[in-house]
Amino acid sequence: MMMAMTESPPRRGRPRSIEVDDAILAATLELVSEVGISGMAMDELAKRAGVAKATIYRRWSNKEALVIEALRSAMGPIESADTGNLRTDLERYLGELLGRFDRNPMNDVLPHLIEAACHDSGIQSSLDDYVQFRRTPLREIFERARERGDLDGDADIDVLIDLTIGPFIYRRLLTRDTVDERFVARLLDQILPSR
Amino acid sequence: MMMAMTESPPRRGRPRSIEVDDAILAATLELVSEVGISGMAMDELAKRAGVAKATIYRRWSNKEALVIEALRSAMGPIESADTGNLRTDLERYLGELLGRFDRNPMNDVLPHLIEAACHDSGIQSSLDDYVQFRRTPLREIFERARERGDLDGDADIDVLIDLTIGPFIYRRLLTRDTVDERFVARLLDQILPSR
Amino acid sequence: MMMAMTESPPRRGRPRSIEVDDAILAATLELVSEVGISGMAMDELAKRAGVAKATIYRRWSNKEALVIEALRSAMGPIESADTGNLRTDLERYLGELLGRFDRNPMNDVLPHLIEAACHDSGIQSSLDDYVQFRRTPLREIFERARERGDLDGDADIDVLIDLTIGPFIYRRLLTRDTVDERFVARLLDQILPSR
Amino acid sequence: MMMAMTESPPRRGRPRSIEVDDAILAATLELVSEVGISGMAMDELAKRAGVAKATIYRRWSNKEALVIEALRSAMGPIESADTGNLRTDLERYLGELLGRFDRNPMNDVLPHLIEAACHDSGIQSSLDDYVQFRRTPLREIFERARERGDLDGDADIDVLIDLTIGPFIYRRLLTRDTVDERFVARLLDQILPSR
DNA sequence: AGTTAAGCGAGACGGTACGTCGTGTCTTGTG
DNA sequence: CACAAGACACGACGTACCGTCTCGCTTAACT
Repeated sequence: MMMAMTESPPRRGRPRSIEVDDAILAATLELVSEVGISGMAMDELAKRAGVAKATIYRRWSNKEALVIEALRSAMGPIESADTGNLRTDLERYLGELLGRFDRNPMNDVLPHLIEAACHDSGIQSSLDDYVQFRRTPLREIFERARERGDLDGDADIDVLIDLTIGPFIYRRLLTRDTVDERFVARLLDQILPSR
Repeated sequence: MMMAMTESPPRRGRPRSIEVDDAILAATLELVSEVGISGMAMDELAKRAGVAKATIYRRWSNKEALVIEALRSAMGPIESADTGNLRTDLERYLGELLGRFDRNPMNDVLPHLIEAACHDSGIQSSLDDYVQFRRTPLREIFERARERGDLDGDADIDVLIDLTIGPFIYRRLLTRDTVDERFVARLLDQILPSR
Repeated sequence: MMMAMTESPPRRGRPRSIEVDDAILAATLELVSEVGISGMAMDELAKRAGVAKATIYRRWSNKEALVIEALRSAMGPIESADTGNLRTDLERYLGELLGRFDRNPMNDVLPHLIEAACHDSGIQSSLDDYVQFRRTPLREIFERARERGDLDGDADIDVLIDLTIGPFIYRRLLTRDTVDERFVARLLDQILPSR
Repeated sequence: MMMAMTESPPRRGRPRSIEVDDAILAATLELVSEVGISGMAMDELAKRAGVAKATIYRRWSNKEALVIEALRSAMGPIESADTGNLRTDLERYLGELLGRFDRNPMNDVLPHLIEAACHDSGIQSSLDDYVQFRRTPLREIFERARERGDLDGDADIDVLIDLTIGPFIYRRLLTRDTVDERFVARLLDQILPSR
């Protein structure tokens, strides 16, 4: 990684301003959380960010691409801490995920992105990345547990992950029931081997 | 004329045509499945249904309200057949649900509706209705199982339902992994007490 | 064609109500004077008149036909009183015309009718009737004056009429200058032979 | 750089395209003459002009405001040539006015504008401008004649103008009698002092 | 120091859909 | 049949948003 292998394209002319990037992403998160994605107008966004619309489109090819990056920028990776205990690991991970959801306007962002992904394969793959990005720590947790013997050798880890995340998504998007630590506990009670 | 439980509001003026309702709903389903919700233009819809735009807006206040009703009209209830066995009941119900998903353009409809529900409380409650409508048969299945003794008396039925539907939603909307009978089997293997 | 001068069409069923005619015409004049012709909606008119829209269209084939009749009903003929003096005759006639204009919402009715007449020959001929209807008394006045010798034998009566009415129309429709008795006097000073 | 009487407002953003203005005005005249004002649809106009509807509405607040400007753009000023003779001056001016009327789709434009002016004060004042714009040359002609002594010192010039234009308007809009050089001659025979 | 290429704010632009309104016709039930 | 009520087809309206474009200015890096 030494030497800056990220090739330096002969960079001529005025370089892009980083403050501008930040201002746009910040304004995006702000606006999305206020009015939802479809309620967010690019004109309004530009005004809020103190930026020209063309400046936005120079960086992102469209609204969804912008939103998805704003989202990812706001939601860093979640480490899968290894406490040596499957249930504790899951509690930590899900607790952290919960906090992210609560602090971010995920509610109506996800649905919009999902729909956008239907007709735009770029968004499609960004969303796929994001999804995998959330599954990976869980997979690590479950695999560690299997190695430890806390889980059967033939445990269906993919389905376990689905069972862990699925109800979260379902509640956030559809039932809008509370998703809190109490719910995490009830969920794990069902999924994990009783003893 | 006895009973007359549906009071007859003295009905003045030309009554709304039922054919028109049907034509609109049918055209909506057709169009949505072809081009998605956001790709469906109300002008085009009106033309397809052989109906004036004003006639549509006389019945539904906006696009989403229409789509959600079209959806519900297309998706009748799913009976929870009582086979006397929890796993079989669930297999039947989920198998049927699977078929509905496949035959209907649910994929990008749900996300759109979920987002629309964020700023429109009418759509909100319609969606809530729909969600409960899908939960009820599962609740019946689980309660029957509990009475039968196939499930612990203190089983957390709400969470069991979340565990049953959640992964479906998650896969359809986010991972886009296959959702078939094989998956149903793996899911049930995890959820249900081994024996 | 002899006898039965008002032919009686075999008249079956419920006869048309005269109150309805009156209510419609009255409401028309009221509305037109408030919001102008193009601002008058037939739905609103029906509501004001306490009448169904179909009832209006049963009597008049369209909005303009209705308006033109409302107008004519409001503006009876103007007699050309014979005072034995040309100037006095004209003063009387124009004074009366003035009063009619002031009491009626002629201002924006005429322009609308004129335009409507461009694409509807029925309105065209109704308007023609109305125009002639206003010219006739003037023609009588001028012809009497000619017989009396107050006007040259070869006086161009058509143009004299144009000169009498034209400025009225021009001022009402375009300049919106005041049109009062003072103006009538100045007009006649120019048109009539000084002595 | 001396003088610089037209201050340059620091001009930000992309300037409005003059070609667009021209295209819109041209298409407006074309369409109006084909189908009349009320027959002209803004969608069709936009298509003809090769322009977006929003671009039209950025310049004119509504249909009438556009039409009136199209009209003014099409009808340049008429110079009041000074031939040293009142009658000849008037003949020239009216002859020219006649030509303009014939070459332009004035017929149903004026009535529509007059009505529109009733509820829109912007159109009102535009129309006023236009009216004055047509009166000015006549005023000059009559004033020159008065200075020359061809007209009494106390001649009522305002009324003379009304007498000159009024019959034109009246004939075009209401009687639809021919308005040609012959008519101009008869008109002037009546208005002007015989010798 | 001057040149050059790109970034940038502002806002015009083409396109497309939206939801509303107005006209004149049609369809009920009631007199 | 007339009538009130109101649904209906048609078609125009003016607005909103998206993503692109053109201005004139600014900001570095390369001569």
